[in-house]
Amino acid sequence: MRIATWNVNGLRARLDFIKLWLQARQPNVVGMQELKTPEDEFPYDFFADLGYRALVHGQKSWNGVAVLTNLDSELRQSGLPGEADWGARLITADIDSRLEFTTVYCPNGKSTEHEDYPNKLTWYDSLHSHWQTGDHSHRVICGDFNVVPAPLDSWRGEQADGDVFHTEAERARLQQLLSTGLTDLYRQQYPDAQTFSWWDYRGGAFHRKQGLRIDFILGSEAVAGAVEDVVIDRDFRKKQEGLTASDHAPVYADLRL
DNA sequence: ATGGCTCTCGCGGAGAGA
Repeated sequence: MRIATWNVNGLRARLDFIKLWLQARQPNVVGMQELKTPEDEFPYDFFADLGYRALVHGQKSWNGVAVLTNLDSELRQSGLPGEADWGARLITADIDSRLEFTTVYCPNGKSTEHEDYPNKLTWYDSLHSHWQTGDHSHRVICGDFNVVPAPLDSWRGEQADGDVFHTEAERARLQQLLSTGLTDLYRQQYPDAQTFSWWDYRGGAFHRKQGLRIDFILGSEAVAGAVEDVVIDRDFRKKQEGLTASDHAPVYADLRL
């Protein structure tokens, strides 16, 4: 089974680009974030023509998450309980009774001084609390976590410590989630590699190798033990056939499931 | 030095992203 996460930065503006990627990589399950699309404008038919069913938690203008899959699927959860005011940021699906698949778009926080920052921490606490209610041996939570786990994951290394995305408080929240028995599948596979998943659109950041790794696939023990490989698909951060890429690369993992 | 791109909403330019 090939599973993936991708912050697409505007689904409707990215449709043709997403199609190229789906055809090139042929994933079985994709968690998408930042749809910026209301549910009633979601292009279900576009994905059906490509062989994918979409489970969608959308909203107008901002946020929004969805699961695409070409396997049997059932919606399990739409929205993080208690956090509806902070936007459409979580969706969970059962995939073929083999995998419970959750994708999230964690709040940004903007800066450590901004009022959104403490709310980001609170949102993470709610996510941790919600995650503990589950009882599933095979489960994944993937998405755009908006936290840089370690200096290795930032182009600025330790210089960035303390800035938003790089604070001890944010890293502690991510660790709290991991402590429920989750493994960062990319880091498990490549303990010392520096590969980013996001690059700023401005100033040639991609070509200057100025990025962050903030998009993860986290798996339970049974999933982490079933990993064949994990790829941060940076080719698809580049323009494809004249089409503009998202500022995030897709990340995918192949599982023996 | 200046938020230096890209998206949405909606028709001008502001807000958000990270």
